[in-house]
Amino acid sequence: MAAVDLTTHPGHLARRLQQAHYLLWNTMVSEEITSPQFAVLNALVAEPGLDQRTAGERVGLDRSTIAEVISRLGRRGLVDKVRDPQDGRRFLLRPTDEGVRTHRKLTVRTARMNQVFLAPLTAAEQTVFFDLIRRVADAAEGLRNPAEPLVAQGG
Amino acid sequence: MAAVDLTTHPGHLARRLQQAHYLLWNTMVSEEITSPQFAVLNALVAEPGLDQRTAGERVGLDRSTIAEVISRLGRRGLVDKVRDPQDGRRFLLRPTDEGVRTHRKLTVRTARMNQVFLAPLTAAEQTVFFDLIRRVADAAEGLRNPAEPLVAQGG
DNA sequence: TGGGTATCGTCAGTACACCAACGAATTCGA
DNA sequence: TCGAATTCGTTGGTGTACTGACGATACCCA
Repeated sequence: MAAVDLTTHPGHLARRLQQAHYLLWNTMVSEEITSPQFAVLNALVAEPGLDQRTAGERVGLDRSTIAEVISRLGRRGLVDKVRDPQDGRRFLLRPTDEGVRTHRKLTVRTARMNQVFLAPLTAAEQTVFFDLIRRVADAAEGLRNPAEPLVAQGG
Repeated sequence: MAAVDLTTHPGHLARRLQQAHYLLWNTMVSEEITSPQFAVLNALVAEPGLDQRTAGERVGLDRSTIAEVISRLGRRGLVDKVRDPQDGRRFLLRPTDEGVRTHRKLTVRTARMNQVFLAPLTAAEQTVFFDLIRRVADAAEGLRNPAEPLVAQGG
């Protein structure tokens, strides 16, 4: 009888939210390209020539995961990957023509899906929704990434 | 230049939120037991004797995933699994004594973690946060689970 | 200029999370 | 009562997502 109510647990809610989104994406956007793949493609359309690590940072994926996503995008012919002649450790990534076309097509569908997904909320609530989630996620990421210790007093 | 701003995409935010939660869970709650495992354990403490499918429904996991989670909980000796003598298709699940103890311990830590996780929000904002996410997730799950078609007119 | 350090990408291991297909058990219907 | 349809759990396949360890490359500095 000591069980807790999971509907007040942000982690559980986040998981359910993500799964619900996954299902809707699959039916309304694409069964081939996943949401993380689209995010990476989007980052490369915005900034062609990113290396893997930076691309991962842009969308919030670690080095291992971005490598797998890039590999799948490459397999589909949506992204090109070439060694950086200036720095042999890096791979430079850029979308292919096909990748740009796919990105354009999915952008339209994603916008439609987001409308359906957020339909339960008023426009004002949607703004709050984004703001609250972003603040919580940013703060939690900040706990992991000490970024600027500023004064870094105490210990 | 046709790239979109992902900070207004609920799917992307949901993923980031979940990852941020995952990291905090790992450092503040447990490196052994994951958040989904705790959710399942919690469901079994609340309702001992659930079968796998129903347990999965309680926490929002499909049959394949709940099977793996149960297998890990069983391997750790936290959950017992016996065939239902009334219905040979089912396995009845209940937490072991060790499982109950672990659940109790993690409940305390989880509460602490949630406080840290939600610290960027005021108490009022936290309420809104839960409400908005729950409404969006419920609605999206409803799209997949026609549950009660009621009148089901049109097509 | 050579060696220590840092960075990039990869690989192995673990854990969700979905779908589709399958066998076993049960239930429903003719 | 016997066969069809349903339900439960498993299996195989794909795709995130993290950690830790590793080799290759680059950088920094004595």
